[in-house]
Amino acid sequence: MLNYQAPLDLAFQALADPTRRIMVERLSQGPASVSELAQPLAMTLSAVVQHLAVLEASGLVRSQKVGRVRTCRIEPQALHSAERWISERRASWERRLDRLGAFLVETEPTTKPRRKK
Amino acid sequence: MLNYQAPLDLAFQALADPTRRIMVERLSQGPASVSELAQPLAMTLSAVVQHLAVLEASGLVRSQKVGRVRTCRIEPQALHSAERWISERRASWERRLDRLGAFLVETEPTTKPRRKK
DNA sequence: CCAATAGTTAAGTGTATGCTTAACTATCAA
DNA sequence: TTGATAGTTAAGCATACACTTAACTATTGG
Repeated sequence: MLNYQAPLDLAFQALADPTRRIMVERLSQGPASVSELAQPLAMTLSAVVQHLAVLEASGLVRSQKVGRVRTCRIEPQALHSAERWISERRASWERRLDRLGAFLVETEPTTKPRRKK
Repeated sequence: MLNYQAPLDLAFQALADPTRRIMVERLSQGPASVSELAQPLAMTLSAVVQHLAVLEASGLVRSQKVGRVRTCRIEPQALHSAERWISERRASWERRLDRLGAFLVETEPTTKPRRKK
């Protein structure tokens, strides 16, 4: 196992957990406190704080504490990096399919292969 | 921990590992055999086969065996699902920022807040 | 047939992850 | 000042993950 944690590892790792995706989903509607994030989740506040730490380490979420409440918000840039990695791979593959398609059309212009006599 | 593995869990989990991202990257250039996938990786073939199993379980990769070689290819649909989940959250957040911006402009048309006398 | 190639499978190992409980700190409100 | 609120931190535990080695099966070229 590689031990260096590239930004993308952290982002995808963070998104792999359903609880954390729920938290991100909530935050995409607007900022929230830790307790608000915890409210729909069937686990202790402590566990939620730990999930939040993972999200912050990944750069997907940022937070600041004012008085005794910590307000969390989404960091769209990190989301964007992950999104871009995927879309680039997909685009690369789809370009390849296009070239392949073009090649086939060029090689064999008829829809059905002609029967050899 | 939830135990039911939704498709997105599997996809993001699969992408969280740098080795598997290298494999996906390779496959985005075109199909490859297991050995070809293993070639740039500093680990045993056995480990690569296990990574491949994760990728297949996630739906990101599909493979078929002909003779003794297994040919792997990318499954763009699964990539697309992960991509869409991210882009939807990001879009939701960005729409919110836009509305907020519009609200602020509407409320306070001047660039600088006017000093109260 | 036989050796090399390509991959598979099982078992074991160390580390990481997702929780819990419990004890604690800081802020706010009456 | 005191009690409730909001969050933090440490320790412990069970399970999951990323490997390894080793023994194995199937295919193919000579």
